Amino acid sequence: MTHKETLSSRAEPLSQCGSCKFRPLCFPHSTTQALFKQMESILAERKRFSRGQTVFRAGEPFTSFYTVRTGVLKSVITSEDGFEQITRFHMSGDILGLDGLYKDRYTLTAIALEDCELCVMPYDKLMELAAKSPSVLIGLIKTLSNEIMRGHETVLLLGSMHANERLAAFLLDLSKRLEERGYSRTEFILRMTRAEIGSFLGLKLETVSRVLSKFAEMKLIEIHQKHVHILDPEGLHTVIKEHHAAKQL
Amino acid sequence: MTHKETLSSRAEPLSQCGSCKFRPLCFPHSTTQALFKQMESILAERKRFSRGQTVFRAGEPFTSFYTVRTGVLKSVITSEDGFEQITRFHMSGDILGLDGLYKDRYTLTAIALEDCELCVMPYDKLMELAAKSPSVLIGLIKTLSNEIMRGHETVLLLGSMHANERLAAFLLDLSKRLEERGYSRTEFILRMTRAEIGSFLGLKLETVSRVLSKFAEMKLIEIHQKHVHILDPEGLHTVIKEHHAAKQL
DNA sequence: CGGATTCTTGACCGGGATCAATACTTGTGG
DNA sequence: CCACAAGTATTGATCCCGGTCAAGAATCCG
Repeated sequence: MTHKETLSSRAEPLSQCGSCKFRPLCFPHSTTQALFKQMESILAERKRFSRGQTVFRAGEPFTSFYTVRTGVLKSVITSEDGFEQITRFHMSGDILGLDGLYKDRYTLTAIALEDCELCVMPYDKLMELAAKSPSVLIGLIKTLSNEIMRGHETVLLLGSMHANERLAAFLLDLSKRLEERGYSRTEFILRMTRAEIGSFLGLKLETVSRVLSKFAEMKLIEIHQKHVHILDPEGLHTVIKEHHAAKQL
Repeated sequence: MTHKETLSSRAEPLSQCGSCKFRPLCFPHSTTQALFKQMESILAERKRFSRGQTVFRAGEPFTSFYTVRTGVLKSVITSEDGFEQITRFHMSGDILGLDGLYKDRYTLTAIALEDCELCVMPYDKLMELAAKSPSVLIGLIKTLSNEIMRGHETVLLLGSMHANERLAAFLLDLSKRLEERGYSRTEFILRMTRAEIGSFLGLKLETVSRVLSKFAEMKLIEIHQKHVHILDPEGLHTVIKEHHAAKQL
């Protein structure tokens, strides 16, 4: 019995990144077969988190990156005085914990919004591998650089857009990311509450609700609770551009 | 004459990072002597930029990082529809161009706010060196991770703070960074206009001006044009905390 | 099924944007 | 070196978007 369990838990780590449909998202810059094999070997284990569970907490020692296999999560930043804000929603293929490198401690808290499965990528193992094949490091560097870019986009959103523009951008971004992952880009379920959307967009939950209702009136979307149907993506794009254009003058 | 020029331009590259007082800011994670020597050798040249000049433009091929020796610069993001926002002000020791790695193109535009001197750090040379000493890559990775963290702070600022809190945070951040660089933390010159501060903070220039005047009335600061004198740093901290605390309820 | 959470909608208010007029600075050419 | 133009800053008056407070409806979940 014990023997069997040991075997199966050993078998697990040698997992199937090769058949993982999120592989190109996990390692977009690791192109060679040999490298895949190596990466596979360091993905020690998978972990399941149920709704509301914390993957890691800000301040905890940084040990691993996590890549999302299934489910949606949020990253939360907490200011000195205890105020919380969501900085990002994560879905399959996203890598969590990139912020932990600098201080060897996580600076964000990652929480599952629904039942999730994550791959654990221990940092020390990754560095061992990196010592042998520098392309692993290059891949990591590109991933970090990408994260910096995404941050800039968020800054632009929060710094220059009004409530309806923010929500239009949010819906379109969500739509795009779902499509990239093989889901419908027009119909989907929101995994987060209005309050969480508001936290991410720098708005109050009432405003989120109101704007979504307005979009529904305008026939841009249909929305019932968490079920979203995007009727007019072009219209949503227009919402963003119109007002920005007005600002140019 | 030509000979002499060649000599001097060759001598220049072997520059004095060793005596550069911003060394610990440039390479905070490169601790060994040997490594400094190597880093020194790849800092090919210095470039001067006068006020308003562009260091690199979004979309241009990424070739080099730039580290600031003297002067202040801004990084600007441009949305698809041409709207511009400042994402960061840079001063001595800061590294520019970190966003360029992912797509091998700069995604921001860097512009000098006053006459500046920058060190050019060619990416290919850095990678050659990195192949030999992995600690260079580690240093780069930590720098990237740090940039991600700073981005999160900006997101928190834009997503959760009101005008007066933003300006208090802005002044305190500036004060801190100047002190780290050996300047006075209470008296300094703003190198950017009100409009630029507003762009960075997601506010209009009139609001920036009004809040600064209010701070002066409250005896938190003295301000005449671009000359700032911080009278009550604690008071500025209180401005931030008070309102955040109110939000908690 | 019942309590808790989440969502919607309304009424009101206030912070920051907008529009506008004036003052101050900086730089440039006569 | 002064004068004028262009850029920058201050301040006031007004408006509107989004926050706040509140009540009720829908949904989730044990």
